[in-house]
Amino acid sequence: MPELPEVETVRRGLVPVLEGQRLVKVETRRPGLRLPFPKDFAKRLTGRRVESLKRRAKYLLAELDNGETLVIHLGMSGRMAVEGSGLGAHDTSVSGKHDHVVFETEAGRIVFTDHRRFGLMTLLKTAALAEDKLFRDLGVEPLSEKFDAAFLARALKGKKTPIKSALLDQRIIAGIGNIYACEALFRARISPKRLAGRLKPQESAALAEAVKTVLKEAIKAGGSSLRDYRQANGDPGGFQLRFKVYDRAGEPCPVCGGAVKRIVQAGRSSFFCPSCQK
DNA sequence: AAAGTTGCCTGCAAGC
DNA sequence: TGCTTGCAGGCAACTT
Repeated sequence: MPELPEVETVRRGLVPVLEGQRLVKVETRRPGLRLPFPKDFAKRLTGRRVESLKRRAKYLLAELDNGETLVIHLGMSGRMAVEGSGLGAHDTSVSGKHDHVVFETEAGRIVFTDHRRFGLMTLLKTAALAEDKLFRDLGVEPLSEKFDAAFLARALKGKKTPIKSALLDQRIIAGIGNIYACEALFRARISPKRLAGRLKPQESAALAEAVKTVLKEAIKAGGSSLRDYRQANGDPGGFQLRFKVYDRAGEPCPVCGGAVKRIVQAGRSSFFCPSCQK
């Protein structure tokens, strides 16, 4: 699913069709996604101008001209695709059966598709966004200046949870998901099983660096090629960025050639190289 | 059959 | 002891 780099890539692709544009038509084709849409959802959006399209963690935020913000989360399989941009070529769900919301501006049409329907769309008062339960507990943006070695060391101090789980904890760092947690740990040569509070200063520094690097690389590549992921223009994401360990159980570690191992932590797969990552 | 997410619920353990 | 907190694990939402 879209983690931070994928959501950021989608955001950039949507800017030309949304930012500064008026929503001339909004259509919902079912009562909601994971949660029901708010009351009069489509009606409240119609006619509004999108002042800006931002991102916080894995959420897209379309700030409207009436003091409200349209909040979109892609869940596991959500896509926001600009129509007529070559989507068909790569589309695996041609039927349109899972096209749940359609946005139309003068600049184009955007279709929200989500076959697993784990996504979320809602409208919130812009001024109260930070206090809303969706956002109030979110941690630091990993690509911001606030996130560095010192921050990470402080945040992990005393934590007895495995470092892999700590990376997935959105209250600490917001936007990392299962894939980039695995990849960052590999780059920092740290085992996912290590207890978060036991990292040495130089290790948490290396990890902070690895998180930034892997996220930036993934954004540069236009997101990763996940099964259901598509950029706003329908492209399947950067082939440039090959995962080093994620989903590669049994394959050779790109550094030492040993077998990549898969374990389950907190119900999620972790992939790592037992000889490189200590 | 497993999946990229989030949140809720349970049960257990530690701390005060 | 009992209350609170934190954490781990399981599950649910749904489709391919």
